[in-house]
Amino acid sequence: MIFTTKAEYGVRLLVELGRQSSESPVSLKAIAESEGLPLAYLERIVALLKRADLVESTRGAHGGYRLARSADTITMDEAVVALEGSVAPMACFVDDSDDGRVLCSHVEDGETCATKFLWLRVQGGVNDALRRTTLAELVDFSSRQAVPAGASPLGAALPIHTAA
Amino acid sequence: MIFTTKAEYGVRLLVELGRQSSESPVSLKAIAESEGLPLAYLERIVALLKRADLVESTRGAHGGYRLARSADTITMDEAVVALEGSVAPMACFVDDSDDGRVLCSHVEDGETCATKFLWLRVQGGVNDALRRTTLAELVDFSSRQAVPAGASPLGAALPIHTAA
DNA sequence: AAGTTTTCCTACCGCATTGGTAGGATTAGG
DNA sequence: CCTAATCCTACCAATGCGGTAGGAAAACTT
Repeated sequence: MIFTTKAEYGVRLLVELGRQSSESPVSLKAIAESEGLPLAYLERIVALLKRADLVESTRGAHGGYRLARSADTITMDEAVVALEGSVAPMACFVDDSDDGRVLCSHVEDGETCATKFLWLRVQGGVNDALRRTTLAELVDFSSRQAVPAGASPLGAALPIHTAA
Repeated sequence: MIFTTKAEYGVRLLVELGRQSSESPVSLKAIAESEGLPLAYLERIVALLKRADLVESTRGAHGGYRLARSADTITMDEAVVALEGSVAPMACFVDDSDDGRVLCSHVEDGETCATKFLWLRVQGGVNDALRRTTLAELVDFSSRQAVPAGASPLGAALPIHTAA
């Protein structure tokens, strides 16, 4: 159960675009160099973000990318779905209702097996965490890191472990 | 972001062992046939569960597997770790502190980048969901499914999608 | 009219992992 | 002994992932 680096790069890309959210677009080359990421790969990743309307592009010289909306209206839920496909803890969770055929043995006439019960719960946890995190929050966090005045911003961000 | 079917089979195996939690062990062959799962593959999976001390085995004829502890002391957190390795949303989260070298660019002198901030949050959500689900609960749920009296036990488990 | 900078698109490659099989050891019961 | 079971290892095909290569097409610059 792991996130791909595709998702990592994608989020870093979004954060970087969010930081320099002036009107002028930012070229991938600039981001690739400043972050030390492979440009060609980033191109393919940003294509996913564009397809999901999270990012706009301007072609040609002095072109580049910028956020399609303001950072506080972009949830990480959207970002991860755009980058990795649907956040489904099992392959059969992906919607194949057009087919009508149930590919897995989890569902039998509307019933739910114990495994699916668990997976749904996990999926809920993931989606919840992703949906309540906006890009604006990440951009903000990223900026605060440069100035280490705010002692431990992780404390507020992770009240999950402490609860249990 | 997906669970492997290895994890699915493993959990189904545990549930099945939990249901027939008499003293007599259950053979994999019996489970494989009743669940329609490939026996040879199950053998490899149950080995993971045994290595994690979730399951005990008796060899020879009339042998088989049984839970090493009572089902209400086994959390899905343990099960998934045993089956899939550590639940880490990024490859670099796995503990390689013995090496000393930081394999990813997320950590720089104790600082945390925005990406890791997000991943930690997600990981918290997953771990939380897994840790608060015991095998006993799944076994119980699985038994209740046979008798569809309890209308929708999922309602409590999935208040997430409806919110948005 | 070049030439340059960018986005865009597609194909390819090596590698790791996954789901699954095969074949055989070892242990215990009948 | 034979059989039923756990164990163990090697192997296989398929998939996906991270990454590269080689261009087009679009827009700005000179």
